[in-house]
Amino acid sequence: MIKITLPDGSVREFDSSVTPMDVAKNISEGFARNVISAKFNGLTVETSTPLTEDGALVLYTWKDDEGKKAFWHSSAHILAQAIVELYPNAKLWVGPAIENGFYYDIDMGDETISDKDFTTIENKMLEIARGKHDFKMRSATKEEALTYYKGKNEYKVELVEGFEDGSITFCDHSTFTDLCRGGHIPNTGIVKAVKIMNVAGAYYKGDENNKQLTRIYGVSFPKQKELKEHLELIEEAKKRDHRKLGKELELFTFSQRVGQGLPMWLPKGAALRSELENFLKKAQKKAGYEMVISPHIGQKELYVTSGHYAKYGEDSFQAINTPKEDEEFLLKPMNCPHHCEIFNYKPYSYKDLPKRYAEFGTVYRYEQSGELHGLTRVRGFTQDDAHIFCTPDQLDEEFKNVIDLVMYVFESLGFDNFTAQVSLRDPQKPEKYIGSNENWEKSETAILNAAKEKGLNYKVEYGEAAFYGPKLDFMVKDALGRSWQLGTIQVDYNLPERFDLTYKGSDNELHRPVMIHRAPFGSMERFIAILLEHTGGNFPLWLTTEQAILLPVSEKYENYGKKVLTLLENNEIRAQIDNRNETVGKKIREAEMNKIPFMLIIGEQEEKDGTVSVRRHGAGDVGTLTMEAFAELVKTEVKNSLKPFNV
RNA sequence: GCCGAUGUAGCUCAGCUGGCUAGAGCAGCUGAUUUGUAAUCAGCAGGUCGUGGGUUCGAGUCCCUCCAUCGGCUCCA
Repeated sequence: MIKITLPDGSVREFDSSVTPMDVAKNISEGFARNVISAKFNGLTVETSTPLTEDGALVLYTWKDDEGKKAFWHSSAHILAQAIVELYPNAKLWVGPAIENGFYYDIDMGDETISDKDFTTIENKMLEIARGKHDFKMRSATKEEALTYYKGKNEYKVELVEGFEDGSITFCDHSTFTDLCRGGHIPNTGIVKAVKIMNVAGAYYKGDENNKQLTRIYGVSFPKQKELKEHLELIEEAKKRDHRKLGKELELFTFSQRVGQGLPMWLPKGAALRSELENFLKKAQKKAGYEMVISPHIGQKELYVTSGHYAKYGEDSFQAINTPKEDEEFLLKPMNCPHHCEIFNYKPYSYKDLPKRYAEFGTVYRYEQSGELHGLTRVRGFTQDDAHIFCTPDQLDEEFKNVIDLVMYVFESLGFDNFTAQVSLRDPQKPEKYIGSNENWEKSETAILNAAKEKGLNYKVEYGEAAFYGPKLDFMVKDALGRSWQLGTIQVDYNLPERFDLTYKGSDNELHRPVMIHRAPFGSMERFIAILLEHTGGNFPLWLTTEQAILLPVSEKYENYGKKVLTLLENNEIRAQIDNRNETVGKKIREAEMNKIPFMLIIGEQEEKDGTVSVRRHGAGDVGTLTMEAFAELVKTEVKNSLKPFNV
């Protein structure tokens, strides 16, 4: 007899070699029908794996993340079988479950797969699924595995060679066999709906020097209806795409003539951007920052000194021509070296520190063409940059203050769904980084301590640090669930050394300051892009550039409109008037599509009473108010939605 | 940069397997209408079909080059 402990704490006794599915059936037949995967003592097992000892068992259904993982991992097997049957020369690499589905990386040999082939693949997969083939795990020796793949699939051979003998397992279903760790649904029949989403190239082992394999992305569901809903959700998300909204709301544009990845801000977008800048400037002033301005180019030597040239010289806009042949300039790819030189303009004492230099600095980077993406990845962008130069014992305090500022920015704009990521060195690749181990350790400790003390819920990622120091990054997802880095805070002991930055200490000796790089938005471009996707273009009232629009019923009320407009302007409410010779219905429709929060209809009655008829975006008619009462309403709402930054 | 796809008026799209002067709605312009909570009516104008080349009697449609865009990979100071 063995004792199986369930998640609710209850313990049930079974004969030895009971399977998770037996336990599920013991709980209830109905529940068992939904169980698709299991974990025993923390390890993923098949629902058919005999349990031979006491332990804790968790059973998963489609509703659990673990259940979905098993479902999609199993679907990847079905995809692989379909591919091998349709393309006998295809060589499989690996096929994991991902956040929304699964993929399989395959060397297709001379064949290519394009979206025209998707239906054929889907039908093949469904045919396999309908066969209700059981997924069966089996152990194999290293030699057996090698014999199986040798001469047939060099990728799997390499994979097997990396494994320890005794730990190798295969999974069989139908006529198909794949090397696999396990974690499947009971049989293929549970998969009722599949969709191949797209194909892409993916470098073998993620290294661009290797051959590019074909990656086929798919998603599958236990019900056709769920697939339909999933696809509808994606369609909905596409409506919030910042590129679409940016065009519709006339915020920004690109031009082939100007060049790839070089956004141009239209009047409405520029107004929005400067509102955001003012918001941050206000908070930064309170936090003791001083604004500086630096030029858009710098001599090559500047970046050689900083170390950026060696690392990113090739990815910069280089060789700005001058009449002199031996002069070489770079278009500024970052602001730090300039700010170091600003710090260097006069000797400082420890009493002057910290110095906090802030700049909305526009920088240019030659990003790979395939990497460009709307406003989130561009070649010219403006960082809300600042560099804090402080003494080593001020570092912790300063770092924590920056976290407060970033949190204030995120809160004010409604980004409550961010991920904090501590980005550290890749211990395997020390050649990627500059500076002494000692300084790196100091920096990494400082960041981890600050993050802990501030109670941030963070995860640690190795290999994500900048080449000069570790970072605390704030990641936010776009409409389609892709993660983007917005805010970033970085500790740097290296640039102060390279630029020989010093201050006079209380001991009358020269000391090296520590530098914090930080950008709460990250860049204006990316921040506004993600903000657009999160709000769907409905910006917070305090931020939106047109808070209200006056819609006179006819031209007769133009004068009254001007009177209302003046009152609103005096109350610092941003409003416009639509005096066109159009019907009210049409003016309302356009104002709604432009996502203007308040529409104020004025006609005979309003003029007589000194009122405005208020319509709220998305909510319809909300009644009539005196113009003063309306101004008060807006002011109160702005005040409530934007709290001041308290240092 | 690499893999795959796309590119028709300012915008959203139609144009079947190559065949008359390339269509529609919205936006624009002109005129009428002076309007009460998501599109007033009529008329007009607007495109060397992303670029350059090729195949063909004939190319928006087929092939190649380049450019741009989209989905991934790699990269992201």
